[in-house]
Amino acid sequence: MTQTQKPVLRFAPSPTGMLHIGGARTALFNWLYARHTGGTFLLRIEDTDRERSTPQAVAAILGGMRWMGLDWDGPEVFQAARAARHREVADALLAAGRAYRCYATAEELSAMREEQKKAGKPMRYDGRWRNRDPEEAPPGAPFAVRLKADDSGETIVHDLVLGDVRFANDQLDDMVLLRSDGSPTYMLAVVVDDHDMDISHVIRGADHLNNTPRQLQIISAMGWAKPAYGHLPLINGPDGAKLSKRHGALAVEAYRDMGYLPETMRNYLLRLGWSHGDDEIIPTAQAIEWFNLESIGKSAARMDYKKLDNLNGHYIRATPDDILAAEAVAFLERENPPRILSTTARARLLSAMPSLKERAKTLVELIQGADFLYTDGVRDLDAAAQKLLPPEARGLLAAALPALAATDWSAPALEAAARTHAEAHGLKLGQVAQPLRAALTGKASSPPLFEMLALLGREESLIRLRAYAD
RNA sequence: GUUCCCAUCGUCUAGCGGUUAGGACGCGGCCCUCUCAAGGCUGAAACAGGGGUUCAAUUCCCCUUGGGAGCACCA
Repeated sequence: MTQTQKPVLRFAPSPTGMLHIGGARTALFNWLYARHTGGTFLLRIEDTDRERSTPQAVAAILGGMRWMGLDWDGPEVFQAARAARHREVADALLAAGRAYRCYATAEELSAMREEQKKAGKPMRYDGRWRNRDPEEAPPGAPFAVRLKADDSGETIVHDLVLGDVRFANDQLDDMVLLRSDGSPTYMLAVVVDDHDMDISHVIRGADHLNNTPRQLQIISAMGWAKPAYGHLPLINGPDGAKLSKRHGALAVEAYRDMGYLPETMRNYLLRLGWSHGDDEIIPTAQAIEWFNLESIGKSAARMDYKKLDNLNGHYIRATPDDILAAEAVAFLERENPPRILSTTARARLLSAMPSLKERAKTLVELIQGADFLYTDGVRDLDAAAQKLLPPEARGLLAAALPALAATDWSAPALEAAARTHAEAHGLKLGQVAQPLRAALTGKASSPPLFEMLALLGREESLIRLRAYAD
């Protein structure tokens, strides 16, 4: 086949659900390899299952890809639109004697499987129409087209990540190419499309490994060139079991809503199954430079949210303040009902960002910890803050107020005043600072207190502090 | 059941015959400190089991065990 010098990769999800973490990683690896080699990355929507494919799912997949920052080259290909070409190939196979018509009915086939199962035999098509004279066909009856697969020898998959995997041909049955309604099956469609799209590398989930020898047989029946295959180990949930809705089989956009950054997701997913020595923090630009197929691991991995959090914290800290502030604002505006921030609130958020981002693992956490900056007035105390403001503490707070009020209300001056006041009364700074923090922010922990006092300004700060001083 | 894949700390992993088995997350301790983080130092923590091959196996081979995936006129 016309083997272009540059690799051509593809991501081929079926639009029957969201783009989840496993699909996202498959897409990422394909994308990275294409970008690393200067090749092409195509997107093909495998919607041959008309019953289960939905436009919503297509939109969700495209949206997920965009959010992940995985851009594809050229327009996306819809597989169902190519059905005529798939049928053409099936007809060619039929004409060449490499496929045949099978008149077995669905009931007949399920009865066959029942029997095989009962007899403890492997369940596969028994080839009942393989060598039968077409003359015997019930006239006008619907038929499926099956591949006349090799029934001896073996098919070897030279897998890029797993190495050579051998399958004995006598255990591969004659799969359906065209359903009795004339529609092509996935098995036929992938092969034809990969060929027509000039795909050089098929990098997909390991759940497809067992399909590969069958696809290889179609390819050889057509006399086409084989693409290189690489099967990625699957991702399991935190408990080692299959990914489920509960833990990880979430749409990638759910990760956005949980406050993770796309860069975090790319780095995390990359490290799930691929490594470069001891390196952990691998920004995308570096990943493109380093990515290779040889370093893909063979074993399945599990999701680890703790590590995801840690990585996200890293990338949050590495993100410029103005971008982060804009993200935070966008997040708040996406709330229901949307929270629209005043100019003052935005300015505060931006000024406090260096301190805020230092202590947030997710955007959600960042926003929650900053509410005292974008809402005004006396605070409601959370449980921990209440503990910091028993009557004695309120007395201390009241006693400290005049000293603070007398300063020029800058962070250094406020801190100096608080220290002097504490020393004069034989108190530690913390004993004075904690009640102040609780009254000012409503929380027991916050960015540096004196910075926050300065940021909120004298008037707003005193309103909050006086409310808990007596 | 059957076919195929996988197997190093709890988790993600480095290792590609000879290492005090390394790193990261998480966990414990210490330092820093107005809180929480961040940061620094530090501790505990792994080669699933059994046979081979070899002067030497975490590393190569086989078996067992344990996980996982496929076995549709789904993709």
